Amino acid sequence: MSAVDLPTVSLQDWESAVAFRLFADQDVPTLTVPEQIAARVGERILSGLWRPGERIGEQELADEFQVSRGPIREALRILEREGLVTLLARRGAVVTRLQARELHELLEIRAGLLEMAIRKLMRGPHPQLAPLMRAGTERLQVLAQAGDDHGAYAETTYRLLILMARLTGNARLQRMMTSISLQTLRYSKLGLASMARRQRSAQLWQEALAALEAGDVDGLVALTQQRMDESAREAVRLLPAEKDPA
Amino acid sequence: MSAVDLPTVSLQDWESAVAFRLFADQDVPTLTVPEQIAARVGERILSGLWRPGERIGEQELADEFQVSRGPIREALRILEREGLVTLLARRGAVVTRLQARELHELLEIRAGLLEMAIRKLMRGPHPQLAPLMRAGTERLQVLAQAGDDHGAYAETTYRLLILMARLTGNARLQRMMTSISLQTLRYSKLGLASMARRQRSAQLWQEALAALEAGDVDGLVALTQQRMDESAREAVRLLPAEKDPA
DNA sequence: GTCATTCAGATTGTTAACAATCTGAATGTT
DNA sequence: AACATTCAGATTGTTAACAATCTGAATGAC
Repeated sequence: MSAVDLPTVSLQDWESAVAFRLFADQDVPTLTVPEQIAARVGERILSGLWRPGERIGEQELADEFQVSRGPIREALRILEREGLVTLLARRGAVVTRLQARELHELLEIRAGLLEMAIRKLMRGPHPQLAPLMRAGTERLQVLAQAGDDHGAYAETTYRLLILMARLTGNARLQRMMTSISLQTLRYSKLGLASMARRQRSAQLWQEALAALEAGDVDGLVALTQQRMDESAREAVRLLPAEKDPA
Repeated sequence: MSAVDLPTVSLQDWESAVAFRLFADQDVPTLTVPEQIAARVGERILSGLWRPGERIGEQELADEFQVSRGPIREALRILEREGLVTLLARRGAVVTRLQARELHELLEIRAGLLEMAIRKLMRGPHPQLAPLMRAGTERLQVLAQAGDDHGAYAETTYRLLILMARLTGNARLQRMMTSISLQTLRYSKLGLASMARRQRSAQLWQEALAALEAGDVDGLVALTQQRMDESAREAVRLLPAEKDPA
Protein backbone atom coordinates (compact mmCIF):
# COMPACT_ATOMS: atom_id res chain seq x y z
CA MET A 1 0.00 0.00 0.00
CA SER A 2 3.07 2.20 0.05
CA ALA A 3 5.90 0.70 -2.00
CA VAL A 4 3.67 -0.17 -4.94
CA ASP A 5 3.79 3.05 -6.87
CA LEU A 6 2.39 2.52 -10.32
CA PRO A 7 4.32 4.43 -12.94
CA THR A 8 2.35 6.26 -15.58
CA VAL A 9 -0.82 4.33 -14.86
CA SER A 10 -2.09 2.78 -18.03
CA LEU A 11 -5.76 3.53 -18.23
CA GLN A 12 -6.63 -0.02 -17.29
CA ASP A 13 -8.30 1.25 -14.17
CA TRP A 14 -10.44 3.71 -16.04
CA GLU A 15 -11.02 1.83 -19.23
CA SER A 16 -11.38 5.24 -20.75
CA ALA A 17 -9.04 8.04 -21.60
CA VAL A 18 -11.97 10.26 -22.43
CA ALA A 19 -13.88 9.74 -19.21
CA PHE A 20 -11.47 12.01 -17.41
CA ARG A 21 -12.76 15.24 -18.77
CA LEU A 22 -16.40 14.29 -18.41
CA PHE A 23 -16.80 12.13 -15.37
CA ALA A 24 -13.57 11.89 -13.40
CA ASP A 25 -13.80 13.50 -10.02
CA GLN A 26 -10.53 12.38 -8.51
CA ASP A 27 -6.83 12.25 -9.17
CA VAL A 28 -5.81 12.07 -12.79
CA PRO A 29 -2.85 9.84 -13.56
CA THR A 30 -0.28 10.79 -16.15
CA LEU A 31 -1.28 9.83 -19.66
CA THR A 32 0.97 8.44 -22.34
CA VAL A 33 1.12 10.27 -25.64
CA PRO A 34 -1.36 8.01 -27.46
CA GLU A 35 -3.71 8.26 -24.49
CA GLN A 36 -3.55 12.04 -24.53
CA ILE A 37 -4.30 12.07 -28.22
CA ALA A 38 -7.15 9.61 -27.74
CA ALA A 39 -8.57 11.78 -24.98
CA ARG A 40 -8.49 14.91 -27.12
CA VAL A 41 -9.96 13.21 -30.17
CA GLY A 42 -12.58 11.58 -27.95
CA GLU A 43 -13.62 14.98 -26.66
CA ARG A 44 -14.26 16.17 -30.18
CA ILE A 45 -16.41 13.16 -30.92
CA LEU A 46 -18.40 13.50 -27.72
CA SER A 47 -18.87 17.22 -28.23
CA GLY A 48 -20.34 16.56 -31.65
CA LEU A 49 -17.59 18.45 -33.45
CA TRP A 50 -16.82 15.28 -35.34
CA ARG A 51 -20.02 13.68 -36.56
CA PRO A 52 -20.91 9.98 -36.53
CA GLY A 53 -19.71 8.35 -39.73
CA GLU A 54 -17.04 10.98 -40.33
CA ARG A 55 -13.77 9.65 -41.67
CA ILE A 56 -10.57 9.97 -39.62
CA GLY A 57 -7.31 10.03 -41.58
CA GLU A 58 -4.15 8.91 -39.81
CA GLN A 59 -1.82 11.32 -41.55
CA GLU A 60 -4.17 14.20 -40.87
CA LEU A 61 -4.08 13.51 -37.14
CA ALA A 62 -0.35 12.89 -37.21
CA ASP A 63 0.25 16.31 -38.76
CA GLU A 64 -2.00 18.03 -36.26
CA PHE A 65 -0.48 16.44 -33.16
CA GLN A 66 3.07 16.62 -34.52
CA VAL A 67 3.78 12.93 -34.12
CA SER A 68 4.23 10.11 -36.60
CA ARG A 69 1.44 7.70 -37.47
CA GLY A 70 2.53 5.09 -34.94
CA PRO A 71 1.12 6.80 -31.85
CA ILE A 72 -1.94 7.83 -33.87
CA ARG A 73 -2.72 4.21 -34.63
CA GLU A 74 -2.45 3.35 -30.96
CA ALA A 75 -4.74 6.24 -30.12
CA LEU A 76 -7.29 4.99 -32.63
CA ARG A 77 -7.16 1.49 -31.12
CA ILE A 78 -7.83 3.02 -27.72
CA LEU A 79 -10.80 4.92 -29.07
CA GLU A 80 -12.05 1.78 -30.77
CA ARG A 81 -12.02 0.01 -27.43
CA GLU A 82 -14.03 2.86 -25.95
CA GLY A 83 -16.55 2.51 -28.75
CA LEU A 84 -16.12 6.02 -30.10
CA VAL A 85 -14.27 4.99 -33.24
CA THR A 86 -14.86 2.10 -35.61
CA LEU A 87 -11.86 0.59 -37.37
CA LEU A 88 -12.40 -0.99 -40.75
CA ALA A 89 -9.59 -3.28 -41.86
CA ARG A 90 -7.58 -1.61 -44.58
CA ARG A 91 -10.17 1.13 -44.84
CA GLY A 92 -9.33 3.34 -41.95
CA ALA A 93 -11.22 4.75 -39.04
CA VAL A 94 -14.58 6.48 -38.79
CA VAL A 95 -16.44 8.07 -35.91
CA THR A 96 -18.73 5.33 -34.60
CA ARG A 97 -22.27 5.69 -35.86
CA LEU A 98 -24.87 3.71 -33.97
CA GLN A 99 -27.76 2.19 -35.83
CA ALA A 100 -31.14 2.36 -34.11
CA ARG A 101 -30.82 -1.28 -33.19
CA GLU A 102 -27.37 -0.87 -31.66
CA LEU A 103 -28.41 2.16 -29.66
CA HIS A 104 -31.40 0.28 -28.37
CA GLU A 105 -29.19 -2.63 -27.34
CA LEU A 106 -26.81 -0.37 -25.45
CA LEU A 107 -29.57 1.45 -23.62
CA GLU A 108 -31.18 -1.85 -22.69
CA ILE A 109 -27.92 -3.03 -21.18
CA ARG A 110 -27.42 0.28 -19.43
CA ALA A 111 -30.79 -0.14 -17.75
CA GLY A 112 -29.89 -3.70 -16.80
CA LEU A 113 -26.59 -2.64 -15.25
CA LEU A 114 -28.31 0.04 -13.23
CA GLU A 115 -30.87 -2.44 -11.97
CA MET A 116 -27.98 -4.70 -11.01
CA ALA A 117 -26.40 -1.85 -9.10
CA ILE A 118 -29.59 -0.78 -7.35
CA ARG A 119 -30.47 -4.29 -6.24
CA LYS A 120 -26.98 -4.80 -4.90
CA LEU A 121 -27.01 -1.48 -3.07
CA MET A 122 -30.39 -2.20 -1.51
CA ARG A 123 -29.22 -5.58 -0.21
CA GLY A 124 -26.75 -4.01 2.17
CA PRO A 125 -26.47 -0.77 4.09
CA HIS A 126 -25.31 2.03 1.82
CA PRO A 127 -25.82 5.30 3.65
CA GLN A 128 -24.33 7.29 0.77
CA LEU A 129 -27.00 6.27 -1.74
CA ALA A 130 -29.88 8.37 -0.44
CA PRO A 131 -27.85 11.59 -0.17
CA LEU A 132 -26.47 11.02 -3.65
CA MET A 133 -29.88 10.52 -5.19
CA ARG A 134 -31.30 13.42 -3.24
CA ALA A 135 -28.59 15.80 -4.41
CA GLY A 136 -28.77 14.49 -7.97
CA THR A 137 -32.52 14.73 -8.19
CA GLU A 138 -32.46 18.26 -6.84
CA ARG A 139 -29.93 19.31 -9.43
CA LEU A 140 -31.91 17.64 -12.21
CA GLN A 141 -35.06 19.51 -11.21
CA VAL A 142 -33.22 22.75 -11.87
CA LEU A 143 -31.60 21.62 -15.11
CA ALA A 144 -34.90 20.31 -16.43
CA GLN A 145 -36.19 23.88 -16.61
CA ALA A 146 -33.05 25.42 -18.08
CA GLY A 147 -33.24 25.97 -21.78
CA ASP A 148 -29.73 27.17 -22.46
CA ASP A 149 -27.50 24.16 -21.93
CA HIS A 150 -29.40 21.15 -23.21
CA GLY A 151 -26.41 18.87 -22.75
CA ALA A 152 -26.04 19.46 -19.01
CA TYR A 153 -29.12 17.49 -18.05
CA ALA A 154 -28.03 14.36 -19.90
CA GLU A 155 -24.48 14.63 -18.57
CA THR A 156 -25.75 14.94 -15.02
CA THR A 157 -27.93 11.86 -15.30
CA TYR A 158 -24.99 9.91 -16.66
CA ARG A 159 -22.73 11.13 -13.89
CA LEU A 160 -25.35 9.96 -11.42
CA LEU A 161 -25.54 6.49 -12.93
CA ILE A 162 -21.77 6.13 -12.80
CA LEU A 163 -21.63 7.29 -9.20
CA MET A 164 -24.36 4.84 -8.25
CA ALA A 165 -22.38 2.08 -9.93
CA ARG A 166 -19.30 3.18 -8.04
CA LEU A 167 -21.16 2.97 -4.73
CA THR A 168 -21.60 -0.75 -5.24
CA GLY A 169 -17.86 -1.11 -4.79
CA ASN A 170 -17.68 -3.15 -7.99
CA ALA A 171 -15.07 -1.23 -9.97
CA ARG A 172 -15.73 -3.29 -13.08
CA LEU A 173 -19.39 -2.44 -12.99
CA GLN A 174 -18.50 1.21 -12.75
CA ARG A 175 -16.22 0.94 -15.74
CA MET A 176 -18.89 -0.76 -17.81
CA MET A 177 -21.35 1.94 -16.90
CA THR A 178 -18.79 4.58 -17.87
CA SER A 179 -18.10 2.86 -21.16
CA ILE A 180 -21.74 2.64 -22.12
CA SER A 181 -22.30 6.21 -21.03
CA LEU A 182 -19.56 7.46 -23.33
CA GLN A 183 -21.01 5.53 -26.22
CA THR A 184 -24.59 6.66 -25.80
CA LEU A 185 -24.24 10.17 -24.41
CA ARG A 186 -24.27 11.85 -27.81
CA TYR A 187 -27.52 10.15 -28.64
CA SER A 188 -29.20 10.51 -25.26
CA LYS A 189 -28.78 14.25 -25.50
CA LEU A 190 -31.13 14.15 -28.47
CA GLY A 191 -33.88 12.57 -26.43
CA LEU A 192 -33.48 15.06 -23.60
CA ALA A 193 -33.28 18.18 -25.73
CA SER A 194 -36.91 19.11 -25.20
CA MET A 195 -37.91 20.59 -21.87
CA ALA A 196 -41.02 18.43 -21.71
CA ARG A 197 -38.93 15.25 -21.86
CA ARG A 198 -36.52 16.55 -19.26
CA GLN A 199 -39.33 17.41 -16.91
CA ARG A 200 -40.90 14.00 -17.35
CA SER A 201 -37.52 12.41 -16.61
CA ALA A 202 -36.95 14.59 -13.57
CA GLN A 203 -40.41 13.69 -12.30
CA LEU A 204 -39.58 9.99 -12.46
CA TRP A 205 -36.29 10.62 -10.66
CA GLN A 206 -38.28 12.36 -7.96
CA GLU A 207 -40.69 9.44 -7.63
CA ALA A 208 -37.79 6.98 -7.55
CA LEU A 209 -36.21 8.99 -4.76
CA ALA A 210 -39.46 8.76 -2.82
CA ALA A 211 -39.52 4.99 -3.35
CA LEU A 212 -35.94 4.77 -2.13
CA GLU A 213 -36.71 6.73 1.02
CA ALA A 214 -39.72 4.51 1.63
CA GLY A 215 -37.49 1.45 1.29
CA ASP A 216 -39.54 0.20 -1.65
CA VAL A 217 -36.95 -1.68 -3.70
CA ASP A 218 -39.28 -2.99 -6.36
CA GLY A 219 -40.85 0.43 -6.78
CA LEU A 220 -37.43 2.01 -7.15
CA VAL A 221 -36.40 -0.53 -9.76
CA ALA A 222 -39.69 -0.24 -11.63
CA LEU A 223 -39.55 3.56 -11.78
CA THR A 224 -35.94 3.47 -12.91
CA GLN A 225 -36.74 0.97 -15.62
CA GLN A 226 -39.65 3.04 -16.80
CA ARG A 227 -37.59 6.22 -16.97
CA MET A 228 -34.84 4.52 -18.93
CA ASP A 229 -37.30 2.81 -21.20
CA GLU A 230 -39.00 6.09 -22.06
CA SER A 231 -35.64 7.77 -22.63
CA ALA A 232 -34.42 4.95 -24.81
CA ARG A 233 -37.58 5.03 -26.91
CA GLU A 234 -37.24 8.77 -27.43
CA ALA A 235 -33.53 8.63 -28.24
CA VAL A 236 -34.03 5.88 -30.80
CA ARG A 237 -37.00 7.70 -32.30
CA LEU A 238 -34.97 10.86 -32.79
CA LEU A 239 -31.99 9.03 -34.25
CA PRO A 240 -31.00 10.82 -37.47
CA ALA A 241 -31.99 8.82 -40.51
CA GLU A 242 -29.11 6.96 -42.09
CA LYS A 243 -27.81 8.08 -45.39
CA ASP A 244 -26.44 5.03 -47.11
CA PRO A 245 -23.72 5.83 -49.58
CA ALA A 246 -24.17 4.27 -53.01
CA MET B 1 -28.93 -5.67 -47.31
CA SER B 2 -27.23 -6.72 -50.51
CA ALA B 3 -24.78 -4.10 -51.69
CA VAL B 4 -23.25 -3.64 -48.27
CA ASP B 5 -20.56 -6.27 -48.31
CA LEU B 6 -18.14 -5.75 -45.47
CA PRO B 7 -14.52 -6.35 -46.47
CA THR B 8 -12.25 -8.24 -44.11
CA VAL B 9 -14.60 -7.76 -41.21
CA SER B 10 -12.75 -6.11 -38.38
CA LEU B 11 -13.65 -8.02 -35.30
CA GLN B 12 -15.97 -5.28 -34.15
CA ASP B 13 -18.88 -7.68 -34.39
CA TRP B 14 -17.17 -10.26 -32.25
CA GLU B 15 -15.25 -8.07 -29.89
CA SER B 16 -12.92 -10.97 -29.66
CA ALA B 17 -10.39 -12.59 -31.92
CA VAL B 18 -9.96 -15.42 -29.48
CA ALA B 19 -13.62 -16.30 -29.12
CA PHE B 20 -13.54 -17.97 -32.52
CA ARG B 21 -11.68 -21.07 -31.49
CA LEU B 22 -13.66 -21.52 -28.33
CA PHE B 23 -17.17 -20.35 -28.89
CA ALA B 24 -17.80 -19.41 -32.50
CA ASP B 25 -20.21 -21.72 -34.24
CA GLN B 26 -20.70 -19.89 -37.48
CA ASP B 27 -18.80 -18.39 -40.38
CA VAL B 28 -15.35 -17.10 -39.57
CA PRO B 29 -14.39 -13.88 -41.32
CA THR B 30 -10.87 -13.27 -42.56
CA LEU B 31 -8.56 -11.97 -39.88
CA THR B 32 -5.88 -9.34 -40.29
CA VAL B 33 -2.35 -10.25 -39.31
CA PRO B 34 -2.47 -8.64 -35.84
CA GLU B 35 -5.81 -10.33 -35.23
CA GLN B 36 -4.44 -13.73 -36.17
CA ILE B 37 -1.51 -13.22 -33.84
CA ALA B 38 -3.83 -12.05 -31.07
CA ALA B 39 -5.98 -15.12 -31.58
CA ARG B 40 -3.03 -17.49 -31.34
CA VAL B 41 -1.51 -15.78 -28.33
CA GLY B 42 -4.95 -15.69 -26.72
CA GLU B 43 -5.28 -19.43 -27.14
CA ARG B 44 -2.07 -19.98 -25.25
CA ILE B 45 -3.24 -17.80 -22.40
CA LEU B 46 -6.64 -19.50 -22.22
CA SER B 47 -5.08 -22.95 -22.39
CA GLY B 48 -2.91 -22.10 -19.43
CA LEU B 49 0.32 -22.50 -21.39
CA TRP B 50 1.14 -18.93 -20.52
CA ARG B 51 0.48 -18.31 -16.85
CA PRO B 52 -1.14 -15.24 -15.27
CA GLY B 53 1.51 -12.65 -14.50
CA GLU B 54 3.90 -14.01 -17.13
CA ARG B 55 5.80 -11.37 -19.04
CA ILE B 56 5.31 -11.00 -22.80
CA GLY B 57 8.21 -9.51 -24.74
CA GLU B 58 7.48 -7.77 -28.02
CA GLN B 59 10.66 -8.81 -29.77
CA GLU B 60 10.21 -12.38 -28.68
CA LEU B 61 6.77 -12.54 -30.30
CA ALA B 62 8.00 -10.67 -33.35
CA ASP B 63 10.72 -13.25 -33.91
CA GLU B 64 8.33 -16.14 -33.48
CA PHE B 65 5.67 -14.83 -35.85
CA GLN B 66 8.20 -13.47 -38.34
CA VAL B 67 6.87 -9.93 -38.32
CA SER B 68 8.21 -6.67 -36.95
CA ARG B 69 7.12 -5.23 -33.62
CA GLY B 70 4.43 -3.02 -35.16
CA PRO B 71 1.82 -5.74 -35.72
CA ILE B 72 2.79 -7.30 -32.39
CA ARG B 73 1.91 -4.09 -30.58
CA GLU B 74 -1.46 -4.01 -32.29
CA ALA B 75 -2.04 -7.62 -31.32
CA LEU B 76 -1.22 -6.82 -27.71
CA ARG B 77 -3.67 -3.92 -27.74
CA ILE B 78 -6.34 -6.27 -29.04
CA LEU B 79 -5.62 -8.74 -26.28
CA GLU B 80 -5.68 -5.94 -23.74
CA ARG B 81 -9.17 -5.02 -24.92
CA GLU B 82 -10.21 -8.63 -24.45
CA GLY B 83 -8.84 -8.58 -20.95
CA LEU B 84 -6.31 -11.36 -21.47
CA VAL B 85 -3.28 -9.10 -21.42
CA THR B 86 -2.43 -6.15 -19.20
CA LEU B 87 -0.33 -3.36 -20.67
CA LEU B 88 1.86 -1.36 -18.33
CA ALA B 89 3.06 1.92 -19.76
CA ARG B 90 6.74 1.68 -20.64
CA ARG B 91 6.96 -1.63 -18.86
CA GLY B 92 5.52 -4.00 -21.37
CA ALA B 93 2.77 -6.57 -21.37
CA VAL B 94 1.92 -9.38 -18.96
CA VAL B 95 -0.71 -12.10 -19.01
CA THR B 96 -3.61 -10.66 -17.01
CA ARG B 97 -3.69 -11.94 -13.46
CA LEU B 98 -6.96 -11.42 -11.67
CA GLN B 99 -6.92 -10.61 -7.98
CA ALA B 100 -9.60 -12.30 -5.91
CA ARG B 101 -11.53 -9.06 -5.79
CA GLU B 102 -11.42 -8.59 -9.57
CA LEU B 103 -12.50 -12.15 -10.24
CA HIS B 104 -15.36 -11.74 -7.82
CA GLU B 105 -16.45 -8.54 -9.58
CA LEU B 106 -16.42 -10.20 -12.96
CA LEU B 107 -18.39 -13.21 -11.79
CA GLU B 108 -20.92 -10.95 -10.11
CA ILE B 109 -21.44 -9.08 -13.37
CA ARG B 110 -21.64 -12.31 -15.31
CA ALA B 111 -24.46 -13.45 -13.06
CA GLY B 112 -26.18 -10.10 -13.50
CA LEU B 113 -25.95 -10.27 -17.27
CA LEU B 114 -27.40 -13.76 -17.28
CA GLU B 115 -30.28 -12.64 -15.10
CA MET B 116 -30.82 -9.80 -17.53
CA ALA B 117 -30.93 -12.27 -20.40
CA ILE B 118 -33.23 -14.72 -18.66
CA ARG B 119 -35.73 -12.06 -17.64
CA LYS B 120 -35.80 -10.70 -21.16
CA LEU B 121 -36.22 -14.14 -22.68
CA MET B 122 -39.06 -14.98 -20.31
CA ARG B 123 -40.94 -11.79 -21.18
CA GLY B 124 -41.55 -12.88 -24.74
CA PRO B 125 -42.00 -16.18 -26.53
CA HIS B 126 -38.65 -17.83 -27.12
CA PRO B 127 -39.29 -21.40 -28.22
CA GLN B 128 -35.56 -22.07 -28.62
CA LEU B 129 -34.72 -21.50 -24.98
CA ALA B 130 -36.19 -24.70 -23.51
CA PRO B 131 -34.55 -27.01 -26.09
CA LEU B 132 -31.23 -25.24 -25.59
CA MET B 133 -31.32 -25.62 -21.84
CA ARG B 134 -32.53 -29.19 -22.12
CA ALA B 135 -29.70 -30.17 -24.46
CA GLY B 136 -27.16 -28.26 -22.39
CA THR B 137 -28.26 -29.72 -19.10
CA GLU B 138 -28.17 -33.22 -20.54
CA ARG B 139 -24.64 -32.73 -21.78
CA LEU B 140 -23.55 -31.28 -18.46
CA GLN B 141 -24.91 -34.30 -16.60
CA VAL B 142 -22.57 -36.47 -18.60
CA LEU B 143 -19.55 -34.17 -18.29
CA ALA B 144 -20.08 -33.83 -14.55
CA GLN B 145 -19.17 -37.49 -14.13
CA ALA B 146 -16.24 -37.49 -16.52
CA GLY B 147 -12.91 -37.27 -14.79
CA ASP B 148 -10.65 -37.02 -17.81
CA ASP B 149 -11.30 -33.60 -19.29
CA HIS B 150 -11.93 -31.25 -16.41
CA GLY B 151 -12.01 -28.20 -18.71
CA ALA B 152 -14.89 -29.43 -20.86
CA TYR B 153 -17.53 -28.89 -18.20
CA ALA B 154 -16.61 -25.25 -17.65
CA GLU B 155 -16.37 -24.60 -21.37
CA THR B 156 -19.78 -26.07 -21.94
CA THR B 157 -21.42 -23.95 -19.26
CA TYR B 158 -19.82 -20.86 -20.75
CA ARG B 159 -20.98 -21.81 -24.22
CA LEU B 160 -24.48 -22.18 -22.83
CA LEU B 161 -24.44 -18.75 -21.23
CA ILE B 162 -23.28 -17.16 -24.47
CA LEU B 163 -25.95 -18.97 -26.46
CA MET B 164 -28.62 -17.86 -24.02
CA ALA B 165 -27.41 -14.29 -24.36
CA ARG B 166 -27.52 -14.66 -28.11
CA LEU B 167 -31.12 -15.83 -27.98
CA THR B 168 -32.15 -12.46 -26.55
CA GLY B 169 -31.30 -10.94 -29.91
CA ASN B 170 -29.15 -8.33 -28.16
CA ALA B 171 -25.82 -8.74 -29.93
CA ARG B 172 -24.09 -6.43 -27.50
CA LEU B 173 -25.21 -8.47 -24.56
CA GLN B 174 -23.84 -11.55 -26.25
CA ARG B 175 -20.49 -9.88 -26.79
CA MET B 176 -20.28 -8.78 -23.18
CA MET B 177 -21.04 -12.29 -22.05
CA THR B 178 -18.36 -13.60 -24.40
CA SER B 179 -15.85 -11.09 -23.15
CA ILE B 180 -16.44 -11.92 -19.50
CA SER B 181 -16.34 -15.61 -20.30
CA LEU B 182 -12.92 -15.31 -21.89
CA GLN B 183 -11.61 -13.42 -18.90
CA THR B 184 -12.92 -15.77 -16.26
CA LEU B 185 -12.78 -19.17 -17.95
CA ARG B 186 -9.26 -19.97 -16.75
CA TYR B 187 -10.31 -19.35 -13.19
CA SER B 188 -13.73 -20.99 -13.35
CA LYS B 189 -12.09 -24.21 -14.41
CA LEU B 190 -10.41 -24.27 -11.02
CA GLY B 191 -13.71 -24.21 -9.22
CA LEU B 192 -15.15 -26.97 -11.39
CA ALA B 193 -12.16 -29.28 -11.27
CA SER B 194 -13.62 -31.48 -8.58
CA MET B 195 -16.36 -33.94 -9.56
CA ALA B 196 -18.38 -33.04 -6.47
CA ARG B 197 -18.56 -29.39 -7.52
CA ARG B 198 -19.50 -30.31 -11.07
CA GLN B 199 -22.27 -32.59 -9.88
CA ARG B 200 -23.63 -29.91 -7.59
CA SER B 201 -23.58 -27.46 -10.50
CA ALA B 202 -25.25 -29.94 -12.82
CA GLN B 203 -27.92 -30.58 -10.23
CA LEU B 204 -28.75 -26.88 -10.06
CA TRP B 205 -28.88 -26.71 -13.85
CA GLN B 206 -31.36 -29.58 -13.71
CA GLU B 207 -33.54 -27.81 -11.16
CA ALA B 208 -33.38 -24.59 -13.17
CA LEU B 209 -34.55 -26.49 -16.23
CA ALA B 210 -37.47 -27.82 -14.26
CA ALA B 211 -38.36 -24.29 -13.13
CA LEU B 212 -38.19 -23.12 -16.74
CA GLU B 213 -40.50 -25.86 -17.91
CA ALA B 214 -42.90 -25.00 -15.10
CA GLY B 215 -42.86 -21.36 -16.20
CA ASP B 216 -41.48 -20.30 -12.83
CA VAL B 217 -39.42 -17.25 -13.75
CA ASP B 218 -38.41 -16.27 -10.24
CA GLY B 219 -37.44 -19.82 -9.42
CA LEU B 220 -35.34 -20.02 -12.56
CA VAL B 221 -33.58 -16.78 -11.73
CA ALA B 222 -33.06 -17.77 -8.10
CA LEU B 223 -31.56 -21.15 -8.99
CA THR B 224 -29.30 -19.59 -11.57
CA GLN B 225 -28.09 -16.98 -9.11
CA GLN B 226 -27.44 -19.62 -6.51
CA ARG B 227 -25.44 -21.78 -8.91
CA MET B 228 -23.32 -18.84 -10.03
CA ASP B 229 -22.86 -17.65 -6.51
CA GLU B 230 -21.60 -21.03 -5.36
CA SER B 231 -19.30 -21.29 -8.36
CA ALA B 232 -17.93 -17.82 -7.81
CA ARG B 233 -17.27 -18.53 -4.16
CA GLU B 234 -15.41 -21.72 -5.04
CA ALA B 235 -13.38 -20.13 -7.84
CA VAL B 236 -12.30 -17.23 -5.65
CA ARG B 237 -11.48 -19.58 -2.80
CA LEU B 238 -9.21 -21.67 -5.02
CA LEU B 239 -7.48 -18.66 -6.54
CA PRO B 240 -3.71 -19.21 -6.35
CA ALA B 241 -2.16 -17.08 -3.65
CA GLU B 242 -0.47 -13.98 -4.97
CA LYS B 243 3.25 -13.78 -4.87
CA ASP B 244 4.15 -10.15 -4.62
CA PRO B 245 7.58 -9.42 -6.01
CA ALA B 246 9.78 -7.31 -3.75
C1' DG C 1 24.44 -5.58 7.04
C1' DT C 2 21.28 -2.08 5.06
C1' DC C 3 20.31 1.38 2.07
C1' DA C 4 21.01 4.74 -1.72
C1' DT C 5 23.44 5.45 -6.27
C1' DT C 6 25.30 4.45 -10.66
C1' DC C 7 25.40 2.44 -14.98
C1' DA C 8 25.20 -0.95 -18.75
C1' DG C 9 22.08 -3.95 -21.01
C1' DA C 10 17.58 -4.86 -22.31
C1' DT C 11 13.05 -3.26 -23.53
C1' DT C 12 9.55 -0.14 -24.98
C1' DG C 13 8.32 4.21 -27.65
C1' DT C 14 8.79 6.75 -31.94
C1' DT C 15 10.07 7.80 -36.53
C1' DA C 16 10.38 7.88 -41.61
C1' DA C 17 10.48 5.21 -45.64
C1' DC C 18 8.67 1.41 -48.24
C1' DA C 19 4.98 -2.08 -49.59
C1' DA C 20 0.29 -3.46 -50.12
C1' DT C 21 -4.30 -2.19 -50.66
C1' DC C 22 -8.21 0.56 -51.55
C1' DT C 23 -10.97 4.38 -53.84
C1' DG C 24 -13.04 6.56 -57.39
C1' DA C 25 -12.80 8.70 -61.73
C1' DA C 26 -11.85 7.88 -66.50
C1' DT C 27 -12.16 4.71 -70.18
C1' DG C 28 -14.12 1.35 -72.94
C1' DT C 29 -17.79 -2.24 -73.96
C1' DT C 30 -22.44 -3.96 -74.61
C1' DA D 1 -27.49 4.72 -70.84
C1' DA D 2 -25.79 1.04 -67.89
C1' DC D 3 -22.15 -1.71 -66.65
C1' DA D 4 -17.40 -3.70 -66.25
C1' DT D 5 -12.38 -2.54 -66.40
C1' DT D 6 -8.27 -0.01 -65.80
C1' DC D 7 -5.22 2.78 -63.44
C1' DA D 8 -3.21 6.63 -60.84
C1' DG D 9 -3.47 8.85 -56.47
C1' DA D 10 -4.33 8.39 -51.78
C1' DT D 11 -4.40 5.69 -47.64
C1' DT D 12 -3.39 1.98 -44.64
C1' DG D 13 -0.02 -1.82 -43.28
C1' DT D 14 4.73 -3.01 -42.28
C1' DT D 15 9.51 -2.57 -41.54
C1' DA D 16 14.04 -1.42 -39.47
C1' DA D 17 16.63 1.94 -37.19
C1' DC D 18 16.91 5.33 -33.61
C1' DA D 19 15.50 7.52 -29.03
C1' DA D 20 13.78 7.26 -24.46
C1' DT D 21 12.99 4.60 -20.53
C1' DC D 22 13.26 0.91 -17.36
C1' DT D 23 15.49 -3.07 -14.78
C1' DG D 24 18.57 -5.02 -11.84
C1' DA D 25 23.08 -5.91 -10.44
C1' DA D 26 27.35 -3.84 -8.93
C1' DT D 27 29.29 -0.26 -6.31
C1' DG D 28 29.85 2.64 -2.52
C1' DA D 29 28.32 5.18 1.87
C1' DC D 30 26.53 4.84 6.42
